Amino acid sequence: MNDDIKREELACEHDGHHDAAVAVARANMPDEETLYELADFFKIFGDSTRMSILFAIDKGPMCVCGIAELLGMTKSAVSHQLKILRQSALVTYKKSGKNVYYSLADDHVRDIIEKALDHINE
Amino acid sequence: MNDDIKREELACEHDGHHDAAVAVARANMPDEETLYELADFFKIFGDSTRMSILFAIDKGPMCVCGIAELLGMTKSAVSHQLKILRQSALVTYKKSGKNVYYSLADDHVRDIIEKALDHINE
DNA sequence: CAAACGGTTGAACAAGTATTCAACTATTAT
DNA sequence: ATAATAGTTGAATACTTGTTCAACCGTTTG
Repeated sequence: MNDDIKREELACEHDGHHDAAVAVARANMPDEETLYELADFFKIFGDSTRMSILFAIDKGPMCVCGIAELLGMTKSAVSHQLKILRQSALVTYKKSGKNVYYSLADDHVRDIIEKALDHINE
Repeated sequence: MNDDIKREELACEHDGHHDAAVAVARANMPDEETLYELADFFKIFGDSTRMSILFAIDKGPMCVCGIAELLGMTKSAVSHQLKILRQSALVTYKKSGKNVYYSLADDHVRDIIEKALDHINE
């Protein structure tokens, strides 16, 4: 039966009486939705363009073309990434005439990047 | 000239006297290498499988087949992701007989995930 | 109003990546 | 030694995703 093959693939010999480790780990697992939300959240930071944008607006609001100039990218490319940052509520924006000024949504973003910097610098 | 086209794409009208914002932002930008390191670091967390693995070994060491059973995945798939986690120094491992037990490398990982959870739960 | 600029958007393309599959190593048990 | 199990690995495939390109909207200026 196909199911047998699958079990063989998935499990190991000591399946069932897998010491307490698996049970403990299972009890500690967040629900699947939380797992996906976490991964999706980190995914946002996992791109150097978006990371650059976050630093660009760290010290104050910047318009799209300002960011584009700073990063040496097209407005289109920047706008696409800003859309993702907007949808994740990591940035806010304010229209002013022809320009749209983007800012960091809150200090949470700074905290997380800070922690990551700590890790990178040992 | 091609350069003209590129400038037009990249810059905006008030190029050059772009108020102080761009200058300030530029001074605040980390070097490119740091930017890539940061993005690469977050990229590791940006996958639900790897995130699951990190939670699986959060409460104690687990062998590959234990993780595979817990997550309902093949050992191969888990092993591939563990390799990435190993290369990023987020996990450590210890061989014992036929098994290889993986653990979180340090509390730094827990800190960062904790912060992310805070953000997700508003 | 028309032209120009800042910005956004969808489709297409290119590049990256996670899972599967099959083959392989190493350790343990028969 | 042989068989079986835990784990790793490389190649292939399928999926995701970032950038480009072209067209578009809204605001401002001539």
